[in-house]
Amino acid sequence: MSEFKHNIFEQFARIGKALSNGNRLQMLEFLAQRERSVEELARVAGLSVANTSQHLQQLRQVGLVSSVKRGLQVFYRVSSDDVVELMRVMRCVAENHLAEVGHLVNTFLTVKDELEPLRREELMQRVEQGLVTVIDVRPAEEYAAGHLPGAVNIPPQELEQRLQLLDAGQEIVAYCRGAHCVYSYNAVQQLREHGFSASRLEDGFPEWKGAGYPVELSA
Amino acid sequence: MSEFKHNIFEQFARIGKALSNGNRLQMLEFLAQRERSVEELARVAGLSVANTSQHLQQLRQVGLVSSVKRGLQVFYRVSSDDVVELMRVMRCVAENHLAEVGHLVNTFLTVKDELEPLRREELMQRVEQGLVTVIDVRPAEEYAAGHLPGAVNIPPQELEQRLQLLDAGQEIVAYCRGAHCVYSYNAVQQLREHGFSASRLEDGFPEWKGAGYPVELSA
DNA sequence: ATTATGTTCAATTAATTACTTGAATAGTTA
DNA sequence: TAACTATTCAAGTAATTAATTGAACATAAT
Repeated sequence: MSEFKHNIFEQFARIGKALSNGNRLQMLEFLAQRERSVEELARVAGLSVANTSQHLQQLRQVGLVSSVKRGLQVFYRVSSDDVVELMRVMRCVAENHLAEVGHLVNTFLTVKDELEPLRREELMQRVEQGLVTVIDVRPAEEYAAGHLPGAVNIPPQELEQRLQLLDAGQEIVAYCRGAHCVYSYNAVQQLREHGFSASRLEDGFPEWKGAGYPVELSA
Repeated sequence: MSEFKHNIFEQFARIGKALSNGNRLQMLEFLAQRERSVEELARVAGLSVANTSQHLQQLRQVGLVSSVKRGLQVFYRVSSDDVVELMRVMRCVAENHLAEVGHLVNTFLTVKDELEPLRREELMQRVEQGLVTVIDVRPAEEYAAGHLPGAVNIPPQELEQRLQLLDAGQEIVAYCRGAHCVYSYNAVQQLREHGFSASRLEDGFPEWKGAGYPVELSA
């Protein structure tokens, strides 16, 4: 095998290596929502700070994340939209080819009377026509860092008490961090149990943004 | 972290693990051209048969390849187009974020007077209008297993002697195994040195097929 | 200057990975 | 049946990886 060929595949493999650890993938999903300091990321990911730092350096070495130092803290973010796209395609392949993923989804993410999730393009149209109420069921700080145009932020634990404020006549679409984030599944189930017409967006905010759809920031 | 969340990222990581080795990625590229027996794959990849077999089993365990036994031999192939798409996106991310890839490309794949490669859609149109001669510079067996409609097969070592048979008045587009396959780069350079107007397709046959464009089989 | 904070580095350990070697298995041919 | 072929399995080795621990470093606050 030629020198070039050997080397180029070794380079591609570096990207694979970076994606070969569950904790790193989870970190990437958190970072795709908004930038985080090492400490914050360690907390949400449930890892030690040193371990988190080392994972982040691996991700940075292959360019999947970038970092900025502000004061005492170092903030990390995904370095571009194609990282989100890579994760999305990987998810897709995993869903199509790993029986275990289907099993996990069926066990933990069941929504009564299965309804197809809404595709991005479809949601965009309905939003423009004012036909839907879009709710963002992520934590407030993630919503603040960017969300779908006109989406209302209702973190999971607040949904119950805010049900009566929702327009019962209009269809509700929920989204969260990504295609396999439990929040939106739970929200849809809860809404349906209360008689709302609710469904999920096919994936989350990072994919929406990455696909070039408009994004809104909190003031 | 919830049980589900932990497990689902571990599953996604299995796909990353499968893609974390240069030899496996090379094997996937070979398999994306056409199915191969273990022995043949071992030969083209320059690995021992036992080692190749083990790599193939890893790929099969996560569903990236599938196998069929015919007689004494076991034939492997990529299990679906989304595997090709995953490789394509990974390549893309590597090219955008790893300086080493750019360096390798510049060192080994330089084509005099850099010309933008042709995008698939563009080539499709020109083919339909009969404006281009498309040449497939892969080995004959790969061409036989599927190629672009109307493409002529000219393996690298035959190009020199078949130059005069090409229409000097028409633009020539070369393609091979993928975006970083040396064959098409070399072919374009060689053609240009002989006064032809030549360029490369942006990537190779697997990506063309995977994107749903028409494919031709040898009789 | 001294102290406190957030991050990274360095050393260690246990687990995993790539590869080799030789044996075992399944299917084919003589 | 026996010999042959292609593939897989099993055992062993060297290298790599994830995670822990505690020290080191940089920056900010006192």
